[in-house]
Amino acid sequence: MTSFGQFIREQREALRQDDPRYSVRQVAQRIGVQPSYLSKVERGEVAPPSEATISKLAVELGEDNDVLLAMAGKVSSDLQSVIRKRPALFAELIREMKNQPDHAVLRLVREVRDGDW
Amino acid sequence: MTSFGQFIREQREALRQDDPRYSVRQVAQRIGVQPSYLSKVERGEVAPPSEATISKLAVELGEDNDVLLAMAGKVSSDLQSVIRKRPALFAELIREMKNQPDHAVLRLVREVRDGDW
DNA sequence: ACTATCGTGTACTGATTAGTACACAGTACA
DNA sequence: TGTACTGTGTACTAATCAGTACACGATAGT
Repeated sequence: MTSFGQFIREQREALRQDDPRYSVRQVAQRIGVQPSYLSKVERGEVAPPSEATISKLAVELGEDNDVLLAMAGKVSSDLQSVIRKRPALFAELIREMKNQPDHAVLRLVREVRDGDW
Repeated sequence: MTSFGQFIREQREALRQDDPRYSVRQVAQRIGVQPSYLSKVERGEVAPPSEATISKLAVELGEDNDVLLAMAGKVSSDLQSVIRKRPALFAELIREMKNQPDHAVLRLVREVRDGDW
């Protein structure tokens, strides 16, 4: 079970191999937090940051925002707002898809996207 | 735009027509909060309650939990945990379905449920 | 008429969230 | 050899969340 902090640290240090601009200090500065705070986050000494800060980290490290948020125990607020607009419908959809394998869900997405169903 | 509090009050008072057990006091007691607090919630004097309290209210008033949570600006934590387990997949699914009309989404749910697709 | 129940006003509260500010010792490199 | 940058420890904080506790005057049922 690799935690949020661990994952961030690994990604950042990987990027640092070929670019010294990925130090704790410089990344912290670019995403707008104190270096000591980012350090604590990476070591899991404090809980994961807010959604806004995680999103900046995702951009900075080139990671998927939804995946990073999930690791932090969160769901992006724009997905939540989609659900909140039609709660009964999306609750049913999600509970149904919960038990479907990835490929089945993906097939549905593609069919809908291509409109040929 | 009927707010969470307003809606709760209307539902409760409707039930009260034929059952005096649906007073602010007695409902508050059954769901485990102070009557003054429920009163404030219904009048919108304070923010909507926690997810746990909303769920008890839903049971008490015979309303849909997901709908009530949505009115309170929340998404149920069990839906969130479904998403968090496969964040990339469900993010894609939800963003795709966002622009589909209700009947289209419902059709998909039925097809998957019946397994004939 | 009385008393049990009603809704609500006022004043607090403990826990959690999401960080900041600053100092310090270690390291790299020019 | 020094100076610029590194990661991290310590101490604090403002804001928000989710309510409680108690009192009050109004109202309804018998």
